[in-house]
Amino acid sequence: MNRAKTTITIRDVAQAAGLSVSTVSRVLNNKADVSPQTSRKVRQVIEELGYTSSLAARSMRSRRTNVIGLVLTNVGDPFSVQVMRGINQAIVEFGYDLIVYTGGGHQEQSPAEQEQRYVSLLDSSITDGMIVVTPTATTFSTASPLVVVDPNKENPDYPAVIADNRIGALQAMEYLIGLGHRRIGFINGRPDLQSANQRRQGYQDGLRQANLTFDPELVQVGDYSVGTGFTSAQKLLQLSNPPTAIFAANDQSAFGVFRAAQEVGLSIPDDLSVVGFDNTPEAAYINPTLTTVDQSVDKLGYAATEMLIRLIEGKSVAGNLYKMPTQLIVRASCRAIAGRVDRETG
Amino acid sequence: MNRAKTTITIRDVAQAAGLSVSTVSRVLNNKADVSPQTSRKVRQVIEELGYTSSLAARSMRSRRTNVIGLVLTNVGDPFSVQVMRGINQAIVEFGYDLIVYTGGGHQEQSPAEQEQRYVSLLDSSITDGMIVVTPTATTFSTASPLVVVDPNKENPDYPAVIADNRIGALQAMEYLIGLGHRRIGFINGRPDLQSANQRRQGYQDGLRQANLTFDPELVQVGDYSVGTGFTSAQKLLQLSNPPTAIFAANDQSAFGVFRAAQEVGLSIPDDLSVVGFDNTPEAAYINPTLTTVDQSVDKLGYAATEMLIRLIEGKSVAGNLYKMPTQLIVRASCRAIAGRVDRETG
DNA sequence: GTGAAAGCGCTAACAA
DNA sequence: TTGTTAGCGCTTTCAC
Repeated sequence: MNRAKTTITIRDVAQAAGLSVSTVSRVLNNKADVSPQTSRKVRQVIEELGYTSSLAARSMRSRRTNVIGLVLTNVGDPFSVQVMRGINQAIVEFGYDLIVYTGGGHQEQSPAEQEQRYVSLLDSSITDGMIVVTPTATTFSTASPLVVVDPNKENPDYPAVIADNRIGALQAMEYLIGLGHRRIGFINGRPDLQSANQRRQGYQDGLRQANLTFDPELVQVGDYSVGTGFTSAQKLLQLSNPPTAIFAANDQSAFGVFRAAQEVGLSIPDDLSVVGFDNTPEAAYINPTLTTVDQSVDKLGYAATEMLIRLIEGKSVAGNLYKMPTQLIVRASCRAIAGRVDRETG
Repeated sequence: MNRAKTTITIRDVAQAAGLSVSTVSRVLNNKADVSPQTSRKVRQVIEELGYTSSLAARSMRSRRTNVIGLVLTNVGDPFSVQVMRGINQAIVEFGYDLIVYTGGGHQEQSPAEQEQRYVSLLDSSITDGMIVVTPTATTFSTASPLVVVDPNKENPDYPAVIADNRIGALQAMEYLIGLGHRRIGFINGRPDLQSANQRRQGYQDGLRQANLTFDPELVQVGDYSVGTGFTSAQKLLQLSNPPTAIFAANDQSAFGVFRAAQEVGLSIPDDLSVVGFDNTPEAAYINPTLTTVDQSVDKLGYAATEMLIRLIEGKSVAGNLYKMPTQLIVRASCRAIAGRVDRETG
């Protein structure tokens, strides 16, 4: 494995082995009709020369590259990173390679345009199929399979993987209501994503189920970021009749709530209960630890990869939508409301 | 932006515009000698057809792709992710695109082999240059520029970006010793990396500077992971004369120490002081918050990208090694040793 | 200012 | 079993 001054090609290998280029190619692709000696000879030369086939040339010629593409607009987001980890695990198991295209190449483009550009760029150029996470774009130009993680509400036509968000949100609401909370604030996620709408639906269903009236002033529209979580919480806490609990549509927003509470000297969970969604690693670290809805984000990535590979290999997928079950993870960010007895705590 | 059934090529554009393929190519590459009308016409057709040039074909023909490759063996590692964020920021600013090659495509290969495979795969196929983070491999076969973040001790010949680890470790040691600690355990990082060795050097220098004797039983060899941090801490805490403080070579190891302490009912910082290294986002979240040495991990990525781009563009780089200054971030995981008054040596 | 033609490294017919 | 040939989509001489 020495440093080559110049790229060595399949031709160099063929020459060194005294064979034709096509024979070397056959060995490379494990074709059946190559004699063992030839094969051995070729492999040896490849080893000696430190040859690796050019992805560009390979993918230009044949449709299969054994590479899966991942388009990620926001690397800063723990959700995306966690999805990526799940995907990574899957590609290891299935013997694929992964190329991640991370956003931001061209500032003048909108996120949607960037996504579309990346998809076009990777599509059939280099990858056998791709996964797009929480897309802003609603359509993509691609000939190869594409799977979406947490789809936009406008693109239900692509095969997708999503958590059972409504149920998850309902679990969170039942928990808070069970603790005696009646005024529960809600910080919505990116309204263009299905997940956000489903969580909001779960919030409303939770209220209805407990015969609580829906108060629009308790709902703030965020975008799944710490920043909007912070400002939304500020607004909620400044209400003349502020909520005793806040259900944030994801952990990032919940962290924003933590910050807002700290700023006005409110203690969590004593003065304010908080529930998040996602169960990102940070949720278990933060102080107090965050009660949140687990949606197995890495499994989301894993499932998307599995689905995509089936598609690539021409197999059928059971339904166009994979729904991941959710589970409430109770930690330390909530408390039964003061002056209330519900199941008698402490 | 509709879904194309089949990939549209430069030929389709040429045909639709009633021009030759080469003219379209010229427009694509902003060549000078194209008439404004022609250029406008071509761009319009491109827009209409939703054409994107094939990365594969483009990179096969010309050396420049405007894409930077990143090889990341361990996506699970917050350090790597943070480096990636810094790189991402840089590529946005400099107008490049980023492709991340994340490890694990082939289980039968060692990490080093995988790294080498990825480098060869991306090199000159697709990218103009690449960045490798905490490599296990010591040499790479590539014709295009390559920059290493946190180099292996065996490959100082590649341009690299690294923190001033010895100084950073020294800062941590001075702090602990200032708090009165005399028996300070050390959990080493991956011994094949320069960073780990430099931190260990700082540990020893810190002891020497305070006239403390170096006790080999206080040093455990880890690999920068939570797991070895945990087992190393267990060993240290089981010593007949256990340390009152542990300096872990990175935050991940420190988190392992937290877990080990919790398991034996030791309270941090009351019973045991802990210092980490890296200042990953989790360090600010964990309870108690972790005192750690900041090495601006994202800036490490940013600096590596800057360096690489200079190399790609044929400019010179000032020295082959960029050293990032470090800074101790004091949080809540350390305490002055009980019954002791600071500055007293006894 | 534009087109024709060659060729980047590779795979896949088709021959031999 | 192996070699020959064409061509993937693109850029780049070299003509015109």
